[in-house]
This record gives sequence, C-alpha cells and structure tokens, in this order.
Amino acid sequence: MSSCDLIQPFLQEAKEKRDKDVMKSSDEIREIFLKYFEEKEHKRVKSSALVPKNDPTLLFTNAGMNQFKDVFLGRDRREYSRATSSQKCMRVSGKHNDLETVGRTPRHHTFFEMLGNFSFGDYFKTEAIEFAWELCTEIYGLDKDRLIITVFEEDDEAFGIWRDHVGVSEDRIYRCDEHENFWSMGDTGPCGPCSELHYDMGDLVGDTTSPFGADCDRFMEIWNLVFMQFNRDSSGKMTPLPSPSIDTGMGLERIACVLQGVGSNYETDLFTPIIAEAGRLTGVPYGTSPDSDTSLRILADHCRATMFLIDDGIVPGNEGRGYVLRKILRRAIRHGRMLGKEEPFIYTLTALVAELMHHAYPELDKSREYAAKVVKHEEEKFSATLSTGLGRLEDVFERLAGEGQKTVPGEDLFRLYDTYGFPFDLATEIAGERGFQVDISGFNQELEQQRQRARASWKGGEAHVQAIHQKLAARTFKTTFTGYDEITEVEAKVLALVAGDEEVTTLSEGDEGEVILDRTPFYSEAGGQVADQGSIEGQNLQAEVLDVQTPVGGVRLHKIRVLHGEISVGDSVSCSVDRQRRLQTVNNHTATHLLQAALRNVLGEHVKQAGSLVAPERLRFDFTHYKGLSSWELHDIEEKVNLKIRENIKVQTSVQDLDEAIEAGATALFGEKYDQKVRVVSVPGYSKELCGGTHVDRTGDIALFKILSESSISAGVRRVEAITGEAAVDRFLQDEALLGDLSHQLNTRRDNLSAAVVKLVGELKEASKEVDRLRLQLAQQESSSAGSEAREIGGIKVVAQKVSNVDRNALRQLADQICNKLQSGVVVLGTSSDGKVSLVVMVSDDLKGRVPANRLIQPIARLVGGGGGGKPDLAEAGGKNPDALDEAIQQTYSIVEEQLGA
RNA sequence: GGGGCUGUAGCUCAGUUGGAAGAGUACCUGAAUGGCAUUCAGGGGGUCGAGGGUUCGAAUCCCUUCAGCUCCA
Repeated sequence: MSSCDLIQPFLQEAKEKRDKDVMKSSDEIREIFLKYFEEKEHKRVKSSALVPKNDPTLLFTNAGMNQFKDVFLGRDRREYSRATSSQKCMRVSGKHNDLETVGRTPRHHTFFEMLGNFSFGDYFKTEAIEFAWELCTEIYGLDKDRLIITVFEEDDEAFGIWRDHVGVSEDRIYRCDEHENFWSMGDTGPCGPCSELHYDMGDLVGDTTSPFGADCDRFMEIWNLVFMQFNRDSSGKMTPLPSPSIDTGMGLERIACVLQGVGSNYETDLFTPIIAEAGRLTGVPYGTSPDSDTSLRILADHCRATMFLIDDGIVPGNEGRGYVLRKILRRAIRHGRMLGKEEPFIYTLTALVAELMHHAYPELDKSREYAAKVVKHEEEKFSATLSTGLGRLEDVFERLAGEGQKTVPGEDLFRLYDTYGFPFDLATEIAGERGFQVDISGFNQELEQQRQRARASWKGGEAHVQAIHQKLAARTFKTTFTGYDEITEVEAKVLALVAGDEEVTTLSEGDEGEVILDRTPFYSEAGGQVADQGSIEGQNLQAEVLDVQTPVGGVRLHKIRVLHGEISVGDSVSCSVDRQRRLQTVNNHTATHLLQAALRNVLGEHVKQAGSLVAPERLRFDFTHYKGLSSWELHDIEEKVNLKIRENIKVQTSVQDLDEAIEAGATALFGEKYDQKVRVVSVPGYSKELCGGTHVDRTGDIALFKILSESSISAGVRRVEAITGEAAVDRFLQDEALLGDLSHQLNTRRDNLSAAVVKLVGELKEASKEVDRLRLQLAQQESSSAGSEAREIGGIKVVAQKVSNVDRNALRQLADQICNKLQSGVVVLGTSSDGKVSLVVMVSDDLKGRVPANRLIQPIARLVGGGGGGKPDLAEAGGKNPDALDEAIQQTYSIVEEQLGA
C-alpha cells in the first residue's frame, strides 16, 4: 500500500518534524492527527462539551462518537460524510468507571482526549485500516515491528485487509472474541466488529517477555477501529446496514506516551508540568515514594478533569454531574492532604491546566479565574466537612472507650461516611492512631446495601421516541419555516396526518391529531421558546393549532383539533399564527438575549446559560453563578437591559457558517448541537447568539423589562424570571396603585413610606409590650383586691383564683409572683377568653414532691372540658367550657385535699 | 432516581413523654480595670426555614414543601 499522493507535502513536512523531534509535543500530536484526516477530506469538528446534549443515558461524553450518535442512528444528517475530532471525554461513572484505578496504573484517567475519524456511510473497512496504518507508521513513524493487530474472530474481511492489503504478517494479527472485539451502542441498534492496534511497550515498562493477551502493561491498545456493519433488533437478529459506517478512537494520552518514549501516560507533557507544580506546592517532589507518586498522579488527573468540567458549566454540587465533580475535587484535596498540604492549593493547579491546554481549547482562558474561585471555595468547604466529621469521630471514640470496645463498628464508620462525608480511609487512619481497630467488612456491607437500594429504584432510560414518529422520519419530509417574516395566511399543503399511533388520511370534526405540512409559519418548541398556537383553515376546514413539536429531526408536527369540516392528506390549507401571543413571545425572547448579555456584563464571563423558557407570559433564564445576586446587581442588570431597549436598536439576523459565527464571538449554548450553517441573532454592539428563535424588529418593541424573582435551582445555578412589554407595564401600574394605596393608608408621602413603616412596626412592638405590662399589673391588682389570702389545706397554703384580661404568658408570670410571695404553697390560676379556658398550676419547690402540679391540674382541667399536663413545679391546661371555670376554681381546694390524703 | 443528616438570636450551637424559647460569643448601656480573648452589672436582639394537620397547648408528633450538607446510582 502506498497511495498518499494527496498528502505528499504534508507527509514530507511530518517527516521533517519527526526528524527534528518537534512532533513530540501533545499539541503537535493532536494537530497532526486532525490535519492528517483533513487531508483525507474529513471535516474537522470541534469537541463537543463534556455534558451530552439530548442524551439522558449518558452522564458525561465518554467517546468521540457521542456527538455523532444521531447521525449513526439515521436520525440526523450532516453536510459532510467524513469527520475527525479530538473529543473531551470523562470516564467516571457507568460502564466505564476508572475512578478507583486512576493514578494507580499508567493508563487510566477520568478526563482524557479521544482522537477519532468517522465515516457516515462513506468509506468502510479498507480505508479505515489504511488510514490508521499510514498515520501510525508513515506519519507518526511508529516501529511496525512493535504493532500488533486484533480483529473480531469471525471478521475474515478485516483479517484479509490487514494481511493482504496492508501486509502485516499473520502471526501479528490476533482474532479476539465478542467480549473484546465486538462493539454495540446498546442492546439494539448499530453494532459491528472492531479492529485494534496495540503497541508493544516492551523495554519502556520493563517487560519484554509477557505474551500478547496477558494481563500486563506490555501491550497497550492505542487505537480502536469500529466497523458499524449491522443493525441488531430486539430479538437479537442482525441485518446488514445499507451504508456501513466507521467510528474510531485513539487516546491522545496513550499515543503521546508512545511517541514521547515514556512508560506511563503520566510521564507525557500532558501531565509532567502539573505533577511538577503539585510536587513543588506540596513540598513532595515526584519520585519521593510510590505512595506519594500515586497521590501526585491522582492530583494531576483530577485537576485536569476539574478544570474541563467547570469550563463546561458544571459546578460542584450534591447530585448528578455536579456531584461527580465534587467527588473528584475532594479526592484531589484528600490526596493533597496526604502529601501534607492542608491549605487550599488545587485552584492554582487548575489554572495551570488552563494555561497548558489553551492552545487546543482557547475557551479555557475565559473560565480560568472563575474555576479558581469555585475550586478554592470547594477546598474551604471540604475543610469544614472534615472538621465536623472529626468531632463526630471523637464522640464515637469516647462512647467506645466508655463501653470498653476496641473496634469501631462498620455502622458508625458508614454513618460518618454516608451522612457526613468523612472519608473512610481517613477515619481508619485516625482510629489506628488512637489504638482502635475498624470493622472494614461491616462498612462494606453497609455500602453494598446502600448500592442495592439505589439500583433497585433506578428507573432511568432513554427518552422514548414514538415508533410512528421514527417511521415518519425515515420518509424525510421537508417543512419550510416561513414564520420569521410571514405569520398569517400562509398557504401550505398537507403532507401527512397522524392520529394516536397511526398514520391516517383524514381527520374529521372533533378529532385531535398531528399534521405535517410542506410550509408553515408555526414555530416549533425549541431553544426554550414555546411553540406558536393559531389556526389552520381550508375550503371545508377550521382547525386550531394547539402545539408544535419536532420529536425527531425533520418531523415538524402540528398538534391540531378539527373544529369544523375535515382535513385530508394533499389538501391545500391556510395557516395563521396567533399574532398577540407571538408578539409577546418575541418580546421575551429578545429580552432573554439582552438579559444574558447584561448578566455576563455585570457578573462576569463565567455566566453560562443552563436552560431557559420563553413563553408569552414571561421568560425564565437559568445560568451558572456561584452565589445569589444582590439587589444592587439585579438593579444594575435591569437598568442595562432597559437602556438597550430605549436605544431602540435594530435586531439583525443572518445565516453563517458555524465556525465563523463562533469565531466572531457568538454565544453558543454549551452542549448544544448545531448544523454547519447557523442562524445568528444579534443586537449590534451588545449581544450575539446562535439562535433559531423569533425576535423583535427593534429592541424598543420590548418597551419595558422587569425582573420578578431571582432564586437558586441547584448548587451553582441561579434562575431569573422576568416580564416584558404589556405584562411589565401592567405590573408597573399595579405597583403604582399599591404604593398609592399604602401612602394613603399611612398618610405619608411615598418617599417616606419605608421610614413610616419602620416607625410603625417599632411603635407597635412597644405598644404591645406596654399592653402586656399593663395587663399583668391589672391582674395583680385584681388578685390582691380579691383578697388573695391563701387557704391552708393540710398545712399547705393554697391560692385558687380566676383572673381576667390576661394571656397565658401573663397568667404564668402572675402565678410566679404569687408563688414567690407565698414562699411555700400551691397556686392555681384560671382565665377565659374566646370561649376557651387557660389554667396554670404552680407549686413551690419544697412541695412539688407531695402535690405535683402536673397531677393536680388534670382533674381541674377535666372540669372545664379539657386536659393538660406539665412538670411537677409548673403545669398548664386548657379547656373549652368557660362557664365551669368558677366551679373548677372552687373545687381546687378539695382536689388538693384529696391528693394529699391519697 | 434512591437513602441519611441539618435548618432555633448577627455567629456557633443546646433544648428530655409535647407544657416558661436558652447558652456561649458578638452588640448596646453603666461601673471597675489597664497589656493581648480584661472583669462585673444591666439591656436590646427570635414568623424556632415555610405551609398545613393532630392537641386545651407544637421548636418538639404527623403530612407537604423550600434550602443546605452528605452518600449511592
């Protein structure tokens, strides 16, 4: 094989670089890969974000093909059939969970970059294999004698290509089983055999004798070529795909390891600067001991992951992706501590990561400072978690010492870990220092139980796309959207009709169903903007449009209800959007863009959209920010948005090439997939966003912008809700009326309202205190004028009285005073108000053993139709029968007598 | 998605079968003292996260909800 005419100059250049040793930097290795496939007519595609879009089955992007998944599945089409990318990936949960092994092996990472080339029904096995071989041997200059090939055991075709076409000798081609060399996306869908390139590390890892296939570090898989050849249905039957595809993946860290001639990925230039800096900061340089080296490797890995996750809009939190980030960060902090560094320092390492990687990922520059802030905050918070955990651990030690135990039960350790986030290994270490054993198996048992609980309740899965919609998608309808300019009386033709789960030819009066048109003014719900509503009319038809959705690419479904007549496939109809509703929505949409610009302006460049809703009534915008907004900031934001509205700027829209638009600074939603041609909406001089939504003509149309609320929706994500136009004006008028009413009620000028309320509240407080005081005084007078002399019952002074105009608090205070005056005795007071009775019984300390208040009060309370209780020195009760109060008070003496006698 | 924990004065937190909302610290006032967390006396400060229920009575029990922490997926 030879044909590399196309890339002769490129090949020449590569060879020269190799000879001069400049090809060895990872930046260069990545660039060469992408450049090579560009030379082979591949479209260079930017890495998608670590947060997969529209794929609930994935927590993180974990392979280069993720962003092309819908293309492979035939749900989406691109303008190119060959692509290449360097994809950011995370393998930290689910099927590929490498977290525990990171840093302990030379190869595993949480974050890594996957180089890949893809064919969407274009070339297949022969070219894929040729490309891989040529790039490895001719361009990267790998030693052919160190390369080992594997193919799927039944894939004679691939075996043949390697042996006959490429010329690899048979003894270097291994056939592997389904487990190793057969790939599938899920239980159903595209699948096929793979072929892998392995590199013999040999002397680099000090192992030149292990056979291929042994569990060792000698042979490293560097490239996996997946041949998407079949479609597997739910019964397991495989049918050949009409246009087979290619998906390949080569870990950048691994090929760098090979090309830089080192034994471990951690010794490549992707890691060494971070490890060196971590060593400097902790004072434990690399090479000090195996344990400290492991910690340094973990630190380096986790710092990379942290920086990239934060850049993609993730904030440490307590669930989902945020939790994974927190876990990674805390592991890093923990290893920093193991190296003796307790003060925050990880945040300087993440900044270093941003600096090292900014050639390939220039966006990191923008989030470097923000990431440092977030990481430092997390480092400080973890310290707090550790110290409360430490306190709890001390309590456990104390308890065990009291019980004479020598082993910390697994239950305690698990509780500390599960509830308070105290690391198990740290607890073990401290226990050891205090001379305690730990029950490891007990701990693991608890952990396993928790895992099972969580798994048992896991219901998640892929979002369900109705079969009928899938079927329609295959027919590739084309619906032209006229709704940017033309929204009423748009002539269209009915292409298809759906009722329930079936395709139909006609919908009649009273029916609800879905219709696909060739042209439509109706906006389909997307990008947060809700769908248009309106009407469809025809010769013998009147129907209302309730909703418009696009469940699968290319299928724009109008959900309608037929009011009169009927609609059939092939009919010509006239479509009109509800104009009022649309205008309000449009106001809110453009305002959302202004809001986002203002947020970045006021809060900083780290603000990233995390969701939005644009409805006719209001708009909602979620974004990443680490703390609540002050009223000053909110005010500032409102002011800036309103200023732009008053400037009455002409809103411009244009269709541009994606890369050009991004280059020109357009804000793209992270994780969103865009076509190659994108629509850019800009408010010149202020905002520029990729957006398919509908917008106002001039910003002045919005009239007024008012924020209604600002709140938190999850850790690190804030939500702002706002209104515009008519709704905002209405709101303003309502507020006006309210203020007018208030100043009238308080009889003061409106600029004095606040002061007046403060004064009023203060006075009210004073007054109610005064009332309490006076009531008590009154009650005192009443009780003394009623001749409160105590009766002697069995040598005990007893006072029983009814008082008026006191609340329960005063009743208690009064009883307290009388009791003090008696020095030794029993006081029973009762009062009634609002048809209810309150009773208090107080007994001096010396008597509470003989006549406990809580026992005495019960029979008295029964007399007034209630119950009560309390402590021996003080009891309270209530009742519902005020008429019986006098009688109950009188009965007190005999009840005391009874209880003394008993 | 499933567990566990927390929410009480500006801050750190007590609060027992449901029965008087507390301590330390900070703050204010007064007096004494004068060397590194000065002492003493007095005082202000609370929708006990929110809403509902049970009860004569709820910080406490039940339900709902919000926020934070933490583990598992």
